[in-house]
Amino acid sequence: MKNRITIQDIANTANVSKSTVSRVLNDNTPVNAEKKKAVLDAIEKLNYKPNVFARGLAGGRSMTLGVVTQNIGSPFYDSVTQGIVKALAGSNYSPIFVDGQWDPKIELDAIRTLIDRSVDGLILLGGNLDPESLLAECEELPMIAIARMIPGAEQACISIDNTVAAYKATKLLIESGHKRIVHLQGIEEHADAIDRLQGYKNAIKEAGLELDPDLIVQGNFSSQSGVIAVESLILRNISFSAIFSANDEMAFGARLALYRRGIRVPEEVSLVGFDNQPNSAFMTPPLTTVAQPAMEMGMAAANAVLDMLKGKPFTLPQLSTEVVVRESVKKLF
Amino acid sequence: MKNRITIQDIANTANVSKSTVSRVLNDNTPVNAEKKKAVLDAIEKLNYKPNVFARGLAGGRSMTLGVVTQNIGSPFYDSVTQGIVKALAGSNYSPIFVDGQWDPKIELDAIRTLIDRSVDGLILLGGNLDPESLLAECEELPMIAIARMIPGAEQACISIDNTVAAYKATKLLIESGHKRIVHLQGIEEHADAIDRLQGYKNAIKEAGLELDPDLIVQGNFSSQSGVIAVESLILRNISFSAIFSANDEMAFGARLALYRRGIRVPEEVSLVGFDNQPNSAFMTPPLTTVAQPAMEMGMAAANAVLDMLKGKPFTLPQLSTEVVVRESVKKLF
DNA sequence: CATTTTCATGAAATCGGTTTCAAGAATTGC
DNA sequence: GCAATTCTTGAAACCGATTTCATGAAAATG
Repeated sequence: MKNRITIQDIANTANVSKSTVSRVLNDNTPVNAEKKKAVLDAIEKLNYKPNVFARGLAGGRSMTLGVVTQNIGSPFYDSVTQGIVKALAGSNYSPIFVDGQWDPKIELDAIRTLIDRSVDGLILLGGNLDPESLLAECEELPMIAIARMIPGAEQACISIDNTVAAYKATKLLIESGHKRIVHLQGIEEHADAIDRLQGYKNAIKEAGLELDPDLIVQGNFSSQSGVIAVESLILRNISFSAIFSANDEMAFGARLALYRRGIRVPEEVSLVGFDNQPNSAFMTPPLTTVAQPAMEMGMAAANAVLDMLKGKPFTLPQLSTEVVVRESVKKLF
Repeated sequence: MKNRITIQDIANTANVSKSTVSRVLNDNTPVNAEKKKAVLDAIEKLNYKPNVFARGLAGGRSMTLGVVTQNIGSPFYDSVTQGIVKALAGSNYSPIFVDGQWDPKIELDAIRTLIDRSVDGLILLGGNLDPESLLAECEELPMIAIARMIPGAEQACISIDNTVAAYKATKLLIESGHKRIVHLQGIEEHADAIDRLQGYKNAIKEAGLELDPDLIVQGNFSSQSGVIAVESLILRNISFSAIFSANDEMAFGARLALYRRGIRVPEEVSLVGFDNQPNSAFMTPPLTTVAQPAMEMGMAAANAVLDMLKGKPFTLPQLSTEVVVRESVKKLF
């Protein structure tokens, strides 16, 4: 705040010019070894920290990464966020978060706020702003999207294959002998929800089972919608022996609805979720679910942006899902 | 980034000087109404956005608030964070997050990172850096601490009274006829954990019940520690009819341990948590717990800092806790 | 050894705002 | 009606870095 050490102070104590100090700082031009040492010593001694604003103004770099989240507070997105923070901790970059609330208008505002703040890179976490507007805003800004596919920028998207993940989960139930498997669908327009539904359908069809539309019930990813879905199933007298929920939250809701009706899990109804959020291991019974490497996704995204910033080619790791088997599925034979 | 509109462009199209534009922008000096309009029109027309760095450099303000979190990923802290983001959304300030990981060393680093970035204000979320170092770092920076009491800066701390909240929770169990009530303690050195333990003790003593040290078992706020705690209780053959857990997470763990042993909740053991995290309403049975107004706390803190920044006196609302009664407690008579 | 090329370094311009200062215009007071 | 005061406004200094450019020294070349 007040009387901060500036680059000039360093220059004075090291007996060199500001320019030289700047060169040492950025390590982009050769500097005589002795002077370099003198500068580094002075920096150490005076505990100098470059002024972020002066740097940003002069250099055009802000040392800040913008992160657009959707609805902070959902376990999956929180884990991704944690991964981003973790990966950035070692670097000189700090993340700055803005929430898009799953609303394209707000998301657009959020992105603009970040660009106005001259972020050096962007990480998008979900969201559903249309690709044209999105890419128009970002232009040549280094950008990575997590858990979202952007046509026209596929190479910058890091996400799991929801279709095969859902297929695997459904198949687990089928292989356990279940024939009437309910799917609790996520938000209808949501890409992840669509893909997971598709995976479910693929597995059902492949097994030669009947694809009964009654067994697909619409939810919205919230626990409450899971309760309602199961209630409606019971009220409509639809029989089923297993439920594959598009996320863990809804599975929790389903489990509660079953509990209220005195239907035991997994003895009478088996349950599989999606996300492997921390609490699912402590559901009663512990929930079988498909694990997304959320934190890894966040770290990978952050590292990729960091690489882009350094001009290095970036690689997005191949992230795979895994169904983690716990105790909520019963083998029927 | 490229060819951005500057204050000079506005000055030119409005036929005034840079200074006048700046005055209109900051609204701190009277400006002729016509010119003011001309400037505002030009801003509108050219879609001008002030450069954050130039502003920060010249004015010393960064329009950024630093938030030090501990362990992003815990539901309580996530909600607080959400409140902060929400409250800041309308203002011109953006939050920037750094994680302290409940480690005083890392926390100190985190605060320094933020100060180096010239944040205009600070919000501390938990943490356990010693007050002297903390206050020394922050100096006259507007600061609010959430869920943490800082001796020497009490008026800037926003938190609930954990002791009375825990007292109320324990009392609920006592009034339901429970006599042997276990307390699952949080991290030993953690202020919240200490206060909650105290509240438990107060209620037990007040009711004239025996304060059996065997009934107080050490946990660390994680679900897993809840499992272990209950296991150890059972292994040691300690009898009890109720558990008051210092947070919901541990309550989940406890519930699972009970389930594994075939002990029914609430028929055989009643359970009360603390935090009212979103999932607790979907535990089986839904968990009775004490609600902290987490999001409100975040919003209040952000608004207070905003007020301090404006030079206005700030007020921290009186936040109260409430035990939300669900289905995990059985009346014994 | 003279000449060209390379290299390290400091001076100065620059980034885009805010704020001080001084000057001219407008208002007030006697 | 003239001096004194207040208002509005533009010019210029400043914030603290980066980067271009020029210069003199050192190294390479023939």
